[in-house]
Amino acid sequence: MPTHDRAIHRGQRRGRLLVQRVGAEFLVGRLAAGLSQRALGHMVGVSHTMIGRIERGETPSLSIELAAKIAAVLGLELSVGLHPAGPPVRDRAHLALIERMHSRVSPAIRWRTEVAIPIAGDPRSADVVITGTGFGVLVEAETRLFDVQALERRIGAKQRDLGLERVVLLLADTATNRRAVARIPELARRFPVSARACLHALALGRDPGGDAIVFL
DNA sequence: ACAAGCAGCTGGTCAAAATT
DNA sequence: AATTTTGACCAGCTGCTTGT
Repeated sequence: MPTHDRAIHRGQRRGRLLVQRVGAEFLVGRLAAGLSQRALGHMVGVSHTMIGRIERGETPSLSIELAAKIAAVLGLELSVGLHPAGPPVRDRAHLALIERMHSRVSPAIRWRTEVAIPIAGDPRSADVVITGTGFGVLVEAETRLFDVQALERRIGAKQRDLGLERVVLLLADTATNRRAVARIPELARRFPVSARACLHALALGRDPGGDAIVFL
């Protein structure tokens, strides 16, 4: 099964679990409020049948708006948020970017993609881990750069948890990405090795000697 | 006091209509 | 065509009234 299918199924299972959980909480809240399904349904504008189905977790398409309305009537507040829970589904451009880098690296060094963080229950993974004699490099690839500083923090945590000496921030060579990097002068100190020197070393199967930003 | 009858309310099921 | 939502209907439960 392709990666995106697995992610979709994971999301589907999560959605069903949340619908069942919130339904059970609505039931408890409704009983605590002393309301019947009909009364609650009347207040939020749906039939008592719908209320019953929602409470039993039988409405996989329960809208956030309706759930928030029910919660509000019951004196509750619905809270919805997003949290990191695994690698996002990568698109073709992202895979192509990684492949461009792969083609520049010596076949003598080990190239592994989607390397899981070796912490139980940790859903994160590294895009690529390069391992040569006496050095290891974390490669994180981005086709479109949004928040450089958040990315830097994320990479730093991965580098620490994977126990790797080096980091290569691999970016698609676009004007937007170059501008985003140019806006943060501190990045030059954080990634002191030039792209040319880094690629040259890796092509020879050697340690790049430091962290680098590579546009490809 | 107690049983029977009744009304009202509840939650579940199902066919049909509405929506996507 | 598939899915969602609705209203009608049903069975079960509870509380009130009435007759014994």
